[in-house]
Amino acid sequence: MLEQIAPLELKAKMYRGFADPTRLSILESLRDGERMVGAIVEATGQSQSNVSNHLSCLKECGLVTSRRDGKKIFYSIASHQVQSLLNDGDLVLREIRDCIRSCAKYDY
Amino acid sequence: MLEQIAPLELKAKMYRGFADPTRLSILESLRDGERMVGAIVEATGQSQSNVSNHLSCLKECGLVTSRRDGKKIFYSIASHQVQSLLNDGDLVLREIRDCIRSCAKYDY
DNA sequence: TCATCATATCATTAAAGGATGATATGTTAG
DNA sequence: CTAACATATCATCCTTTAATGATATGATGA
Repeated sequence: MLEQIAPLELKAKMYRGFADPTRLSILESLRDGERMVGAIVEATGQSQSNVSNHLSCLKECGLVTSRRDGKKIFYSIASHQVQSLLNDGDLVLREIRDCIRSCAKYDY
Repeated sequence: MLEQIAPLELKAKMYRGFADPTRLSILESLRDGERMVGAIVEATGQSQSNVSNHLSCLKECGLVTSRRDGKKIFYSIASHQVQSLLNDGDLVLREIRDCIRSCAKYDY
C-alpha cells in the first residue's frame, strides 16, 4: 500500500504538519531551540495529551526529533531545512496576509 | 472577527493551500507556468467543479492569480515567494521521505 | 438571439480530522 | 517498593473538510 503512495500525496502529508494550528504552534515554539514537552504545553496553551499526540505524529513524520533526559523528553526541529521552510512560510504570509485574512475557508 | 485572527492561524491557513492533495496538485501543475482551467483539470485528474472550487479558494487566499482571455481563464502561481516555498517543500520531503511514508496519519 | 464553449457556484453527503479526558507507561528519588 | 513526576496512548465524540453532480454564469461566434 504505502509503497505505492505518490510523491504528491507524501508532500501534501508533509505540509499537513504545518497546516494545523496546534501543530504549527508546536513547531513555532521549537524554532528558537529544543523544549521539553511541559514547556511546549505551556507555550501552546494546549492540553498535555493533545500536545503529546501531535508531537508523536510530528516525530514519526520526521519533522521533529526527541531525546530523553531522565523523566523529561526534549523535542526540537529536525533540520535546517525544516526551519527554512518555516522561514519561507513567513515570507509568503507577509505577501498574502490581507488576502488570506479575507478568505472565508478554514475559519480557525 | 477576522481582525482578531492570530497570525499563527493565518499561517496555518496559508499552509492549508499546500496540504490538501488536490490543491497541491493544482499548484504543482502551475509551477512551470500559467495554465487555463481545462488544462489544470486534465493535469490533476480532478473534476472540473472540484478544480474550480479549489482555484477559487487559492485565488482568494492570494496563492494564485488569474487573468481572463475571452472564454478562457488562466491561472498562475502568485509570486516567486510561493514558488520558493514549493521548492523548500521538495527539499524537506527529500529529507523525511522514509519517515513520512511510514506515518499512519493522513492516509491519502 | 441562441447555441456552444469554458468556468463558477451550490446543496448535499460521506469521510476525515482534531480535541478531550481518562488512563497507561516510563523514570527516579526516597 | 512506592509515590511523584513527566509523558504517551486510547476511545469517543463533535466539527470540519473535500468531492460530487447538477446547475448557473460569462464570453463569443454565427
